[in-house]
Amino acid sequence: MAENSSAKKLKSTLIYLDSTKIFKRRFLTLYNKSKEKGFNVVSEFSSNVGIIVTESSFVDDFVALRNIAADVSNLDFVKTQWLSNCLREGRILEIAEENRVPNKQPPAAPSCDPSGAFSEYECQRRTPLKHCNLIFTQALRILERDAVLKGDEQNNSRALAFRRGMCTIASLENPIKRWSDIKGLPHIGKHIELVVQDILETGHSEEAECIQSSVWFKVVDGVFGVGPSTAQKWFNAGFRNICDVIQSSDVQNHRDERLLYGLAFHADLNIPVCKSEAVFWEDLVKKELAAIDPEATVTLTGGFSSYGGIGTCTNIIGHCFKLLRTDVCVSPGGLRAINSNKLIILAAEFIYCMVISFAQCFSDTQECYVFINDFLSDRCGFIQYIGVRILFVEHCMQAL
DNA sequence: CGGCTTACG
DNA sequence: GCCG
DNA sequence: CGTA
Repeated sequence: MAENSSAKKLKSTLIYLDSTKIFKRRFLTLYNKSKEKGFNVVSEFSSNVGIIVTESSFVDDFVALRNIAADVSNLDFVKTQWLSNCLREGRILEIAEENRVPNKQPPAAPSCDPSGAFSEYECQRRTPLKHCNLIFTQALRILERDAVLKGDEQNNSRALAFRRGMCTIASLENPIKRWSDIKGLPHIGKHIELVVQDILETGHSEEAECIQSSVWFKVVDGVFGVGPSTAQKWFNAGFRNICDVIQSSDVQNHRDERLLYGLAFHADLNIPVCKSEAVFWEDLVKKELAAIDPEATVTLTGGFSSYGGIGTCTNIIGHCFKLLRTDVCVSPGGLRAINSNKLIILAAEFIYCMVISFAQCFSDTQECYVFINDFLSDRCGFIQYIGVRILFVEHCMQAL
């Protein structure tokens, strides 16, 4: 069979593992494991080589970088991902198209204009994490939130419009000094003009402050789990502040687990996650994943430091081959909760290695609560074995 | 004046 | 509320 | 119903 013979031919081909553009430790892992498996791998380039495994993004880059004069057009250029797959399977695999390294850099994709100009597509505008017009967007955020909480379709759409306007303003490179700076930009209309003019003249937005100081807004804003419906209920119930709500034994408030969480940790949740806090978790996740798979990648994402950070989570996304994907969501207050000997993690997809790490991290604490998703329930035995006390969310809330 | 995201729990 |  |  043709497939068999090509597989055999592949198996005997000399594989060159390119050491440039690759972390030393990762290179050694790949190289040594390949040797262990009996793969035909070398670390020096020669004319006998048939497959080149490289981290270079393009064949061009490889040739330029290694200053290789030989004709490489007949060689197979593949990503390290291919070698990883082979190691996982314990044999040399067919080279899939997706494993191949492209020859040349494709023509540059349209991207945002560094000058900050507005282009046809809004997804091409700048979206910096921090911007220099917080004073305006924060005021607009209050109008937006107010509209959301009012709830009806009309207000929902108004909220959308405010959101869009905020995005336009957030994309600006320079602080707004006069109205003409933003006049005519996308999603900047009459109402936003009013707000911006007000702030330019007086330093603050009368409308925003009016909303913010209203009893109804003070009660319902910034509570995780509260939307239009709950806001209306609370308003009708006559609550004056969040304490009233928390103290209330109203059964209504004890149904939705999100709301339970929002009330129990109201204070912590309204302090933004800062960069150092996010990095703390990132390092933890990195450490654990690296132990499982040196090829794992960990990416820190999410809203720490943006918009003043209110209500945003920090997401850490890990990829490795043993576990397809790991998401950890650190909610605001996570690290602070640790310091008070109570671990609080509102987790998305969550895996056992993480839990081990958290357990080590808190081995000196008496109580350690981890909130996890249902789908992990089958790991419950294991988690208890490593000494973390797990309470599922619904039970957690009763315990608090 | 009609339209404005969507998937998930 | 802003756009087409 | 509320979140992202």
